[in-house]
Amino acid sequence: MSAIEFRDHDHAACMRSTMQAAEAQCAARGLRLTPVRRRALEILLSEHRALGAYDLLAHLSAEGLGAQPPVAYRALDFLVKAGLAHKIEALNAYVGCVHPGEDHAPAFLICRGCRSVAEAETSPTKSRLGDAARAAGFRIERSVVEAEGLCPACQETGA
Amino acid sequence: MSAIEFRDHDHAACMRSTMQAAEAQCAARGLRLTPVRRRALEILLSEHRALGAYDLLAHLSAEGLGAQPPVAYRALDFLVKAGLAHKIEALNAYVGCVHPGEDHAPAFLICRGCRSVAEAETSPTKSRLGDAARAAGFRIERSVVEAEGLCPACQETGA
DNA sequence: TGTGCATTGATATGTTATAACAAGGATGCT
DNA sequence: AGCATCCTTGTTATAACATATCAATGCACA
Ligand SMILES: [Zn+2]
Ligand SMILES: [Zn+2]
Ligand SMILES: [Zn+2]
Ligand SMILES: [Zn+2]
Repeated sequence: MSAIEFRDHDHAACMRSTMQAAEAQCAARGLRLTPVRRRALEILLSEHRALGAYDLLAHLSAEGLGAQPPVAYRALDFLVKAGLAHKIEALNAYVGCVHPGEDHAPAFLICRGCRSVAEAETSPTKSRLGDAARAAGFRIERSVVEAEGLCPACQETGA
Repeated sequence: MSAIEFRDHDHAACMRSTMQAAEAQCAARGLRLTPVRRRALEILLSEHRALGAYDLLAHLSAEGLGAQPPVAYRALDFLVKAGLAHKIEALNAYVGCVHPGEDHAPAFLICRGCRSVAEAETSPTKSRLGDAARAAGFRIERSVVEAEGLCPACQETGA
């Protein structure tokens, strides 16, 4: 059941169902998935990889959807706030969420070989860091959990 | 015993002992803690706060230790690789390590009010993310664990 | 139909980080 | 001491990531 991102799968179906879930989310919450935003999400989802804002912008501008940085950043802002995409802090890059809507505290496995990203779950309060926070009287609002390394495919090729 | 960074403490002594440990580390491992690097570490340690590379550069250049970005980035590179400082990915900023030498996988509590940072321990392999990695055949090389929120002091003032 | 608000277009700028190459200085060997 | 080597620093330039600002457009709802 885990880390579909690193496994062979019917990605066309994967994308279709994710986009459907995203649209459902937006409809349910009164958010407007405009053409630029929709296309940005599709681009982010087209591979399970992290994409820089300017990479996204290049795709968008090639399709006539805007050529200036704010176009990309605004779309990314919307998607991240809506929970349809995530920012990978360790890469300053962005990835489409594979299960939008489900309210989740994501954790990521990031391959340094191919930049593929798999999304897992984390539970900030139950972790060791959560214990430290409680002991220190620190109130956690957001957590970043990212692991860099090599995915199965890149372990074989790169060793 | 935990999160000295958020508590009142004799910080002068705190710094002295940390710098001593850092020097011992460098001596033991044949690393050269040159004047720029030493001063950079002192600056990072002077408060338990994350400092941007350009903030550090401003301090250094005010003291005549170099005025161009590479000066700061090279010092930071050295300190991070030597385990004497850590990068806070969520802030693109850097913080001095409070227990240099001890080989550790750090996790951070980051106050969004005052940018204070407390260092805790994490155990990548034993976490839920570690389970996900094993299940996916992913080999973790480095982990980023950061929690943003409010420290005790900022909870009182800011609410 | 008009008012307000979210979205987009466009220009400019701010912030973070690295490439590339020349010069200086420590270390170790003969 | 002379020399080679390697690490470190100086300097210029540029790349990569991100936001401020203001004008224009379009949709939503009274
Ligand atoms: Zn897929
Ligand atoms: Zn997600
Ligand atoms: Zn201290
Ligand atoms: Zn604080």
